[in-house]
Amino acid sequence: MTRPTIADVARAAGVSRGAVSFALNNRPGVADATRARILAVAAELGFTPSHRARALSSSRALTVGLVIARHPETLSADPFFPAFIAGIEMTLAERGQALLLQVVPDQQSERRNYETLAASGRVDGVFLTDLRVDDPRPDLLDSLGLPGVVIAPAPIACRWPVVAVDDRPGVVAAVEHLVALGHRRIAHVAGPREFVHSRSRQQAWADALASSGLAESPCVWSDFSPSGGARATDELLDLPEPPTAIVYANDLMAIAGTSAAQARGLHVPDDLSVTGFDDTAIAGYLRPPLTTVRTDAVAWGSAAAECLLELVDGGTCTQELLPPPQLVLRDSTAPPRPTTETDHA
Amino acid sequence: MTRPTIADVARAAGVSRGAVSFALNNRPGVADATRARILAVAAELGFTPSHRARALSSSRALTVGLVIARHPETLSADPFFPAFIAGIEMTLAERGQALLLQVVPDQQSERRNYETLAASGRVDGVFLTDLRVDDPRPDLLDSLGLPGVVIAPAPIACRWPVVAVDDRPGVVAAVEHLVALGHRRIAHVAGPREFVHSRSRQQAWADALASSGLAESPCVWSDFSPSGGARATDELLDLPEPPTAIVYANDLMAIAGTSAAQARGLHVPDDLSVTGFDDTAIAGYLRPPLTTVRTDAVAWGSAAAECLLELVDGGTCTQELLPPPQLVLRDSTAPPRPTTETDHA
DNA sequence: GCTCCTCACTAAACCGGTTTAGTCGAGGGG
DNA sequence: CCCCTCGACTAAACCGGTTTAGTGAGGAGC
Repeated sequence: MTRPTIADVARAAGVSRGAVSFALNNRPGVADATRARILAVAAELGFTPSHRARALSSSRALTVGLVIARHPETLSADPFFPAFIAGIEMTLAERGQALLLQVVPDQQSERRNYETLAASGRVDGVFLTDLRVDDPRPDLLDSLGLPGVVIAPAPIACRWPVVAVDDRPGVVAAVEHLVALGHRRIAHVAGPREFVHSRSRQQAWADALASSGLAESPCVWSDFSPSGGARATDELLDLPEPPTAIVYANDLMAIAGTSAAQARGLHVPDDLSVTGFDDTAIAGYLRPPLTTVRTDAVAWGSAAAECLLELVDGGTCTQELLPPPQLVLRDSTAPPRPTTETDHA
Repeated sequence: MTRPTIADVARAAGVSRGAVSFALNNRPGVADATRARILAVAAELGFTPSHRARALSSSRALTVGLVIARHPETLSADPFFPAFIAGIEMTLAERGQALLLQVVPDQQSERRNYETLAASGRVDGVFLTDLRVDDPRPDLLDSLGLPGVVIAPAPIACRWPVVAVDDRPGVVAAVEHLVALGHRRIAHVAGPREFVHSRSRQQAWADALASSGLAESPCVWSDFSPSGGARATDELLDLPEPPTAIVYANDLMAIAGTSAAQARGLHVPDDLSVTGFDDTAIAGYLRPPLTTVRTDAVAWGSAAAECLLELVDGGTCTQELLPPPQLVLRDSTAPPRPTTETDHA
């Protein structure tokens, strides 16, 4: 009971294999009546073209790749990738394309993954996520002749198309919200320095402070993990002049930081206001519910896939900027407690 | 600058294409000296076999599939899949196989996904996760002739190999821990009734209560989501005789439930003990740190992949039972407050 | 010296589509 | 009436591997 091939359809319809191929792919050169008959026969036989054969003969993999370089543990807690992948899928599924996923524990082995994907022709193109400062991958793809789409936190100059969500307005909104509440010392707990999106958020925080006319506040570079967030928070609260508010680069660190502050007997938000980034599913169900920045990773994935398919087809998708993330106000932010010593301007 | 094909290698080595194929695949019929020469030439030319051609000629996709039927939102918060996928990858990568991932929003469209995967020959086999009661998929795979490996919470009778982690001991340990602390009314907030793993955990909770000689305690069927967990908790705490401890079927509901209890002015763990399931990354960084059950999804994915590859190769991987999950004691559990009215035995 | 066998290797079929070159018949123009 | 064009369709090459049938050389056996 083997699957019917195009030859079976051709025989049953009384035409050649080529004619069937033309008919199925909506190409000219087949009379309408014949086309209808071929389609009917194909449907009747339950014919589905062999993906393998089509990939070989058309010299396309009909597949795109996503290589994630993360430890399983940190990957597991990250809300971005599942949503991003779901978005990618929404677009791919419509076009009969599929997503090939690879997870590598570190950046060392990453390079070989891309090389193998390219050399064996398993994919027609790839997504470049977690873009790093001086990332070698754009150049690598270039030398491999493998099309890529860069996922970045802001429009940047790059040889490859960039699909960006500018996360800066979200961070700026968080800082401005805190400033409006009366905060003067607004610290930042950032992600790893190597990631472009860590830098982007950190820069947005610094810029927002500056444009509010506030002095520089402390910033701790951390690692997006709960333990890192807790450590960074302790570090900030141990300062001689601790901040009254902390803007975290993601929810996970914000949640752990909140707990760290509470463990010291501080009340959030009265003694310390905190904001996150991501709007994780639990963010609204914590004590206190977390004020954070919501990103639409699904739409991002969908747009990125759209762009990559366009690129793979030889089109030109150069740059795309999606709507900025939104600040979600909840209860982890409040006016600072009145200080005993008043600041003298 | 097109990639070298097997013909290029054959020409450069002065042999036929067949000889190159034999040499590269370590098959007998090639003299050692010739084999060495062919390998050297292949390496020098930077030859990598075309995955497309190999897939077509060997009638194997060299790819396995994972179809996830979940809304992007609930998927995003779930710690299981990223870790599970990372585990799958660890095994697949060693064998030159790859993972094809599909995300569908609901179970309706799920069926067609499997049919298309099978008919187009994109994958050699699939993983069956989120097994449901009376799940139609094992039969579906059978009729499609597509090998599958079932991921289940306990060894079950099934036409396909089952790779199981029995989560019951973890739940039982949680209940016994609470009983040992002195709790008598230990409620359960379960996942959706349709999932086998929801039922399994619910059953384990009920069994553990029974074997501790405790009366039946209330159980609320929920949906694994934070909002569902909060609702279920409110429902339980509104009972005339509310529980002093709640065993949740996952961390997400436990976290939201904790907040819901705290919002009523209850102290966790003094007024209410809670336990989770999963040991999410943030579990240890909450107030209070969450007592939960830790599962090793990475190892699970790795074992499942091992089994599926074996099955695809025509081997027989029948049943595999991985080590049970472990209870992780933190601070969300404590002895119940002494009641005003003493229970009279 | 002959057959027989084994080993190393080649030639060619094959997987199942796509695509190009080429054939055939009908219709139009001169 | 012939030539030309054009649309519809066929035959065959092609993608790049794997695999099978077949070939020739060399050694063993008698």
